[in-house]
Amino acid sequence: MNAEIVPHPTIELLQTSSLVNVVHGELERMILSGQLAPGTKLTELTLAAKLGVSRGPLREAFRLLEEAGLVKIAKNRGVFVRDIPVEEAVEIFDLRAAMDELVGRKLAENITAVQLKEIRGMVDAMEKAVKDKDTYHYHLLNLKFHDRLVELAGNSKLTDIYRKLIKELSLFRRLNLEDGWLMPISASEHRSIVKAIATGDADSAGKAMFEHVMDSKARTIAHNLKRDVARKRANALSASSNVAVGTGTNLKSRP
Amino acid sequence: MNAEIVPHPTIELLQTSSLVNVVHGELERMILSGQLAPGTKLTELTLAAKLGVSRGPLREAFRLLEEAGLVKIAKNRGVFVRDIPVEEAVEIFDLRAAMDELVGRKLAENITAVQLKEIRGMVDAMEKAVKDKDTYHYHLLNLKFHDRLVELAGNSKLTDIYRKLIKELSLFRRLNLEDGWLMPISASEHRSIVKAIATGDADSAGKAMFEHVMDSKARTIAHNLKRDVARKRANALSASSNVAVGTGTNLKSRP
DNA sequence: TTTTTGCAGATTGTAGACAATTTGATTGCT
DNA sequence: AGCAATCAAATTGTCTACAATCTGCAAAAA
Repeated sequence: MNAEIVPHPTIELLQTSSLVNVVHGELERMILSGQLAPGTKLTELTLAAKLGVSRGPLREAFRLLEEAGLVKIAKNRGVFVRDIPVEEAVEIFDLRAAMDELVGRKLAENITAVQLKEIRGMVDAMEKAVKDKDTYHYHLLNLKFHDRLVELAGNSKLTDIYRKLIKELSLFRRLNLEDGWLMPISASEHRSIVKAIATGDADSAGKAMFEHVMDSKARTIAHNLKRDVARKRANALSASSNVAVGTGTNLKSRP
Repeated sequence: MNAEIVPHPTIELLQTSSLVNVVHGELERMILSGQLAPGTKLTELTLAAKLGVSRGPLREAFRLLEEAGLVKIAKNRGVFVRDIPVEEAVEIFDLRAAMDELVGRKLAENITAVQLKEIRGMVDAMEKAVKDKDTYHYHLLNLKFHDRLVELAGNSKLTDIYRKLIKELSLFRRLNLEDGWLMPISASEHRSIVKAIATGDADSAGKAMFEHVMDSKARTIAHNLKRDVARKRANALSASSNVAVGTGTNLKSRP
C-alpha cells in the first residue's frame, strides 16, 4: 500500500487554486491591508488588467467577497469596498463577545498543559510589547492571541465565522493600528483570562472573555467618537482656509 | 422637497436583482427544500439550460452559495450540494447555543409588551400543534419562533449569521421533518424561555435559551445515531436480496 | 441663472466561443 | 482474466464580444 500521498507544493497549488481563488485572496489582502480603502470603487476592467486576468474570474471573486461582507455590489453601478458603520461594529463586538464566551468555556474544560504554556507565552510577549510601548507589535500579538484561543476551542465553524467577523471589523474605519491607547489594561485582562482558563472554571473563564471583549468594544467606540469630534473640528478649520483634506480615499462616487 | 421616493415594485425589482440574484435565490430554495439533495452534482450547462441563463451568472451564484456553505466547488470537477457531517452539525449547535444565549439576554433586557405578546402567541400555536400531533406545522412554527426571537434581539449581524447557520444545518442529512419525536418537551422549553424573558432576568433568559439549544442538539444527534443504525441494518438486508435501495440522490460521482 | 433634456463615453450584465482538464471506456499487452 | 496505456466525450476554466445601463456634460429652454 502507498504511503500518504503529499503532492509537491506547486502541484498542490495548481490543483486547488484557480484564478478565482488567487484573485480572491489578493483582493482580500489588498482590502484588509488598507491598500484598497473603504469606499473605493473596484472597476472591473481596470482591476482585471492590473491583476492580469479577465473579468470572469474577477466577478466570481467579487461574489465571494460580497458574501463575506468585504465589498458591496451595487447593480449596474459597480463594486465598492465596504465601509463598516459604527452601529455594525457594535453589533460585531456584541456577537464576538458571545462567541468568545463560548471559547473561554471550552478552553477551561479542555485545554492541555502544553497549550496553556503556549498562550502564557503570548501574554508574556504582549506584556513585553507594553513595556516597550510597541503599539504595532502589540496589535499583531493581540490579534494572534485571540485567533489562537478560538482555534484551540476546537470548533472549526466557530473559528471560520470568528475570523470573518475580525476581517469585517478591520474595515471599521478608524480601528486600524490606533488602538494602543490603553494597552496596559488590555494586557492585564489577557493575563486574567489565562488565569481563569487555567483554573478550569468554565463560568469564570467564559465571563472573563465576554467582559474583555465588551471592554474592548467600549474602549474602541469611545476612542472613535473622540476622533470623530477631532476630525470634524479639523475639517471645519481647513474648510475655512480653503484647503482640501483627504479622507484616505480618492473617489468620485460612493454606493 | 420631494416626498419619500418609493419606486413601483417591478421597477425596484429590476433595479436590485440581476440574474445572479435570481439564480442564487432559486438554487438556495431548491437546495433547502431538498429538491437538490446533498451530494447532488450541479452541472453548469444542464442547470444553465434549465434556468434559462448562461453559465456566467450561474457560476457567480455558485460562488455565493459556496461562501454560504451550501455547496462545495471542486476545481475542474464541479459543484456539489454540500453534505453536512454530524461533527459539523454539533459544532453549529454549540455555536447557535452561544448566539441564542445572547439573544435571550438581549430580549430579557429590551423586549416590549407587544413583542412579548407576539411570541407568547407563537408558543400557544406550537402547543396547539403538539395537541394536534401536527409535526410538520410544529416544525415550521419552531423555525419561525427562533428566527423571530433572533430578529427581536436587534442585532442584524447576529440575525444574518444565525440564519446562515440554520440554512446549513438544514442540510444536515436526516434532520428534515423527522424532528417531531419529542415535541412536548421542546414545546414546554419554549414556554420556559418566554417566562424567563418576561421576568427581565438576563442571566436566566440566556441560560434558558442556551440549554434549550443544547437539549435540541442532544435530541437531534441521538435520534440521528438511531436512524443510522436502522438504515445500516436495512441496507444490509436489501443488499442480500439484491435490490438497489436509492439514497435520495442519483449520482455517479461525489466530491 | 437655473433647470431640463439629450447625447457620448464609460462601465456593467450577459452570452457564447475556445482551451484545458477530467472521466470512463476501449484496446492491446501480459 | 487482469492490468495498463490511450483516446474520445463531457465538463469546467477562461477569455472575448455584444447588449443594456449608468454617468456626466453640454446645449437648450424656462
